[in-house]
Amino acid sequence: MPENKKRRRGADLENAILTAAWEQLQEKGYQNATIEGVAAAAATTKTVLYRRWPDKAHLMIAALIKFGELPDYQVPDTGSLRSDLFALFGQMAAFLDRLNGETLRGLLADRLRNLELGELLSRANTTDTLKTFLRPLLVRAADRGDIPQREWSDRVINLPGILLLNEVIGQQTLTVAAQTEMIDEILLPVYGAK
Amino acid sequence: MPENKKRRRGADLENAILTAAWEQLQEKGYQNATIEGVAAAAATTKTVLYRRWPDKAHLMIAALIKFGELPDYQVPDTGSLRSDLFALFGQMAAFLDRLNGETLRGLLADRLRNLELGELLSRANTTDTLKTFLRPLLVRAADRGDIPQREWSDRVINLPGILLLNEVIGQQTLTVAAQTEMIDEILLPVYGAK
DNA sequence: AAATATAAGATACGGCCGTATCTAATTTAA
DNA sequence: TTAAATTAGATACGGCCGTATCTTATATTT
Repeated sequence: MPENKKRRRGADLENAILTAAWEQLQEKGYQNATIEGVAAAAATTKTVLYRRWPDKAHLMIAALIKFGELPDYQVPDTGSLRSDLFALFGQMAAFLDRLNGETLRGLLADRLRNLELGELLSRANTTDTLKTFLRPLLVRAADRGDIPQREWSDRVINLPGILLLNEVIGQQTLTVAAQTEMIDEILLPVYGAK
Repeated sequence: MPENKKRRRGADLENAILTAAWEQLQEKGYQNATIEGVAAAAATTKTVLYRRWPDKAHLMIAALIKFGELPDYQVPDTGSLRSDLFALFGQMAAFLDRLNGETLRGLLADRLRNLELGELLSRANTTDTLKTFLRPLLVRAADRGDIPQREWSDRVINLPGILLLNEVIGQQTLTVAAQTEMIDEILLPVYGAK
């Protein structure tokens, strides 16, 4: 048999690494996955990984983007702002469920350490994805007369994401009761629902 | 001169360590401070520290509690809910300012990793301290007729803390403009101010 | 096809973590 | 005052991080 001296390169190699990273993430969780472990699983070495990603967070986010089935929210139009928000939260909850909780915490922790990482994360993250289509949702509600029409500040647009994230981090879970409270006691009043 | 063979023990030693920890925290910041560094600065060894605190976060929080001049909020009574909230935010901002930002992020990151650490942190932390006296503040506002009287859920009570934390983490700072937005666009509507 | 450039793979390093083990100083109990 | 129990201090370990260096396979250029 021919001794295998083939070297993978470029995209080939990168795919193998990301696949390994994704597997490690599933098997061991974020905290226990190591760069060296991923390298070994991909039958290569650290050096190669560090040439591509600066640290675990970036590597794992890359894997997450490739294999994580990031949410592709359907902007709900259910007839009322309240039920739209419920639909939205439901979708976000489903996404976060798939994310193991531990992984989410690990990523956020690393995000806090670095801070620069923030933007990168946000692509995979609910918080900012959210706002691109929360605004139309509010516009619709205003057109319908559910709430007054006005300019919504970024802070107010991001509020659902903040609440959600806070909930998932603090508690391990996102119950319907919690969603209800967030919507009825906070979001609807803020958006000016009567 | 007598060769110093004295060994510090118990509280004595512990004070020396916490003092060193506090100094290291100031000098290097949370991330760059190391357990071994603190041990060296206190002229002892890791082993001794690990007997007392399970990790850097616990050690630093202990130092913080001892030397950090944790906030002793004066419940403000300025005549209106809005100005009370401003006074409150001002106090919290002052506290957070002293905390270097970097330290806060480091601690929160570690908190996310562990999670159990949460309660411990909360003693030093604004978020929960907050709620013990936000409630009376709201009651006063209700008595005054600023807002309707009702039962306020924990979630709603913690909201200022969440907003604040989020702001400090995401941005590096807490501007007056941000405070104003949080109060006028979120908190006052949530509490039902007309 | 040969020369050159690029990037993979192997290895080693210093830094810090958290743990384990051993010794000797200091307390406390007898 | 002596014996026993604590616990400080010293050292060493394996694990992982992130970096640097070197060699060698593969692409690219000429």
